[in-house]
Amino acid sequence: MIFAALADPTRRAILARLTEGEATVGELAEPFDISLPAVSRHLKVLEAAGLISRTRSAQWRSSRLEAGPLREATAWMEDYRRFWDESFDRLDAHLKRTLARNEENHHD
Amino acid sequence: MIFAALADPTRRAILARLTEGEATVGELAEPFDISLPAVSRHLKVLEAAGLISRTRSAQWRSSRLEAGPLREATAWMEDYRRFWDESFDRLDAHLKRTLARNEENHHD
DNA sequence: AGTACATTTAACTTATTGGTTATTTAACTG
DNA sequence: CAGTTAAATAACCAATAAGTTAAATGTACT
Repeated sequence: MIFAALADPTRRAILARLTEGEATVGELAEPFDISLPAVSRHLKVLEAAGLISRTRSAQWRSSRLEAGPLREATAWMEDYRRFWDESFDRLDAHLKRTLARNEENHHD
Repeated sequence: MIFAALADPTRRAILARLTEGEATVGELAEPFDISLPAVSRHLKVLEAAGLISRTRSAQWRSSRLEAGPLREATAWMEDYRRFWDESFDRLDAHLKRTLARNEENHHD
């Protein structure tokens, strides 16, 4: 559920905005060129994923970032860390070989 | 793109399987109750996201885990770490309060 | 050359997603 | 209480995703 919530760029932008503090739906919608209901539904998705919580006060609903699911997501990715180090090593080796070959060829 | 690729549970299971080493499409498909073409397309999505690379040899295509994009994804999430600590603190405080209240009520 | 095998591509179906506008809900305000 | 404001919901539409079966591709085997 969390990855699906993060898959949309508008939702990621909303999360980024919320790092600066709570905001109302209207405020969150402002930078985007989409309708308010569209934003409202993005917020619903984020809330369902546990990435935001909302409080109502008068006619404003304030959204607040809840990063817990991100912690879980990184925990899941941790299992792959050893592989990305390895991938990097392989990439690194590859780049070095390529570079060396270039040096040989047109040794200017 | 990476988050969308990770959003599907079948694809995450495929990645998990690949931590045990390279595998052919048939081998990857085996644990799932879906058709081979379906698996083939999941692999295409993973490849497009840079999460696997593939080598052809005879009639088998072997898939290998490429964890680089996961590194980038965690890097992106790093920006939110301060918030999840904070969320945790808040959750923790909440749990402690709740626990204390329970202790009071039915102090068994 | 002909067949078998592993995989991909094509064509199609169904469900989900992300957007729209119009309507409804809820709370404040004069 | 009527009107305004903020947001959510409803009803709808187009695009995408995930699955299917059937056909095509590419390589190996005899």
